[in-house]
Amino acid sequence: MKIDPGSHVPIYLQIAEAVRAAVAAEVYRPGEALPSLRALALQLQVNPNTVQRAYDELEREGLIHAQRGKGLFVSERGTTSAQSRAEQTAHQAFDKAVRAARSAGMTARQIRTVFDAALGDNEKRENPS
Amino acid sequence: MKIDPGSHVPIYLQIAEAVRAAVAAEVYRPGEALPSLRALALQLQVNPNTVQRAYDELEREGLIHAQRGKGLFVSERGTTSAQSRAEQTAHQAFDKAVRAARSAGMTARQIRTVFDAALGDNEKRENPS
DNA sequence: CCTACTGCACTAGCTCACTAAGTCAGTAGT
DNA sequence: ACTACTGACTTAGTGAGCTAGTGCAGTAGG
Repeated sequence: MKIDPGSHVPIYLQIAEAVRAAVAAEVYRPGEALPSLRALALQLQVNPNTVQRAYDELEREGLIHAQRGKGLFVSERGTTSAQSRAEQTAHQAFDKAVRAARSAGMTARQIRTVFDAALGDNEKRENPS
Repeated sequence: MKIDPGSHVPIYLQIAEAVRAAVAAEVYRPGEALPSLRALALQLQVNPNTVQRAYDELEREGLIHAQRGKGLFVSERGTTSAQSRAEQTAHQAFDKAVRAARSAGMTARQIRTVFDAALGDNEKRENPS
């Protein structure tokens, strides 16, 4: 897990995102324990409170749950929650993008063209003639 | 022109966006004078500095140019600049959305479905069978 | 018990974005 | 010249967000 202290993105959000991705990728599975606040804080060279804030975020999302004195554990539906949440984020991002394009006076056809261009960078397949 | 002081979006950005839209819609045409700092500040009930910051933003984008003692004027290429800038913003928004979807592990087909759903709210036409 | 771990809560400080007040400088009509 | 407008600049205050320091409370093993 890597953190960029020079980024404009707050540390706790970077941590939350990294853990979320790890849960989605099943690096940590439901029921398993996550690194403790202090352990992760030591590893990342940040304050334990910063790590806790990241974990708070994930707990609010239902990905993990904390047990005082014992540790932090991935929730039963943690893996699927992480994945569906990521999809929801993507959905919101598209909503925002469409609104931006609409306010620019672009037609649906033009918007579709821009979308295709954005998607094209990674596509290369999936569209057999 | 309307400003929402309760919004989490800074006032100066709201003003900049409103003026940008007005220029793109040719409410103000190239060569025409824009409302003065103090006039617009009085109308919107904000500090002239806040309006100036908005105008600074637009000047940096090349939409308008200021003449000390005379006023602010829409640049020659102001209209097209405003439009192309809006398109560029839309493009960046789609890039970001696609990256978010990719990091969620979504396939190109799934991404396309989400995009169609986001676009669908305003479409209703333009796709004659 | 006692020790060493765990998460939790309270507080403080620090930075930075935003907004505002006031002043300086250029333009133009009278 | 004078006056009334224009934008440009300096400075200051305010508030929110982020991070860290410190101590408390629960758990478990020796």
